[in-house]
Amino acid sequence: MAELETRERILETALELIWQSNYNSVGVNEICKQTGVSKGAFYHHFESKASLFCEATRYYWTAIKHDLDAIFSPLNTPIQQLENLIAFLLTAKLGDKDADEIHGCPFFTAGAQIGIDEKEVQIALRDISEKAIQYDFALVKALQAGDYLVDKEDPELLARLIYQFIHGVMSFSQLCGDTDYSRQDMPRGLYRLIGLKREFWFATTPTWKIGA
Amino acid sequence: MAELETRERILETALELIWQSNYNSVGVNEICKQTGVSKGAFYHHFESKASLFCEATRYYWTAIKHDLDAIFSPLNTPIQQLENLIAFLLTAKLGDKDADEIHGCPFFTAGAQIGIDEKEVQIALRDISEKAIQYDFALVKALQAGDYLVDKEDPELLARLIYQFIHGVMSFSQLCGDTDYSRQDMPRGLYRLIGLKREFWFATTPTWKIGA
DNA sequence: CAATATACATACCGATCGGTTTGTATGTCA
DNA sequence: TGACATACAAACCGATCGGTATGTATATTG
Repeated sequence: MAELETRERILETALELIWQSNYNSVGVNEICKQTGVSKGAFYHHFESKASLFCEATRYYWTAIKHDLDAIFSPLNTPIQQLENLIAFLLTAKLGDKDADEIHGCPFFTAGAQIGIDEKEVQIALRDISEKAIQYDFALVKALQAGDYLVDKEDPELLARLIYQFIHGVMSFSQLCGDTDYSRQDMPRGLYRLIGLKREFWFATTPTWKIGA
Repeated sequence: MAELETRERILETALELIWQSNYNSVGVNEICKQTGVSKGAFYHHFESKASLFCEATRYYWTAIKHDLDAIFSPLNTPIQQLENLIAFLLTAKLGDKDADEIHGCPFFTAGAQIGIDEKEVQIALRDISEKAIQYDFALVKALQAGDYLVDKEDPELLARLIYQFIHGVMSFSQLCGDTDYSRQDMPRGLYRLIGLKREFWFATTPTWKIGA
């Protein structure tokens, strides 16, 4: 049981450190030091840094999937789902804390921070991106079915646009260190991209809360 | 004169290498080897790797500014300016070559690849981002003045949205290694974000060409 | 022509990288 | 109680990192 705990502690520390800066600039030593374990422990649980990150993304996906399923619960109206998504994006950090700095959802930030090298890492990120886009896809179809949108654009296209826009806003906020823009730009950009009818803009209060 | 040439060759090589992968994973040694100069030459011209990158961004900005001024020339209609921008984003590499891989505009990719460390690099990127957004801002105002848009959204907001969206698309295409999506998503996303009236979608052929 | 500055090349530095090896404390099981 | 596996800790490895120290060939200047 101590095994599992150490392993998960390493995974969480690694994720936190990596998407605060990036994959290349965070060393195994730092991960170990922050976690409070030795290098022997690290390589007892993971066979390489790359495979650690791959497992970490999968680990994070399982953690976040609960949030996503709650956000996009069929009990919520499509509009509520959208509002939930926005609230999630603007507040989601890693479990802890209360305030300022967005370091964002790793799906959206890490992808941009990875170099071309380390193929298996790139693949892991692509996989997780595709899964995330699936959620956007379902949301768009629901919005279309509910007649919330001003036009009938290809939902696959819209799902990609949503993902890419979110990705851009997240990266921008990290670059600028300013979250005020994000809080303003994220919802407005999404509404415009999706083509949400004006009467639904900021229509509801989110049903989703952190860690609920 | 040999001085200037060597210096510029290092700048160009560095930019190319860095935004093909990222700042942290490209070493000074590799930059030197690719440029075909020694490390002595490198540190004769630049006092550090970080300051090299800062100068490289400024260098690239002066190079790209000509393109941007041509793209947004007052001789072009606002629609032509927009189409030019899209053509530019989809074709711009670094001077050379003919085909496939987007490695994108460094303003949009490098920002995401930089870690939190190396403050001066971050500042250089932020500066260049702000300049780029100014062009978007002017474009939006021209489009509004010409009654090309379906609504009168805050032009500053739209300028940021444009920049962030472009940033996201560029990063996404790098992550996926697929440019087909970008070619489709870039214009459609921009049209929707901006709120361009439908009759102007894909209205003109760009007046801008690479290196013109 | 001597003196000096420029523009590099070569060799090297300590620090840090991802990863390995070895040792050991603590189980678990026969 | 002895045998073996698990879960680490500590020390160490070659490679590579950004950066420096030193040497030299060439151009410029007095």
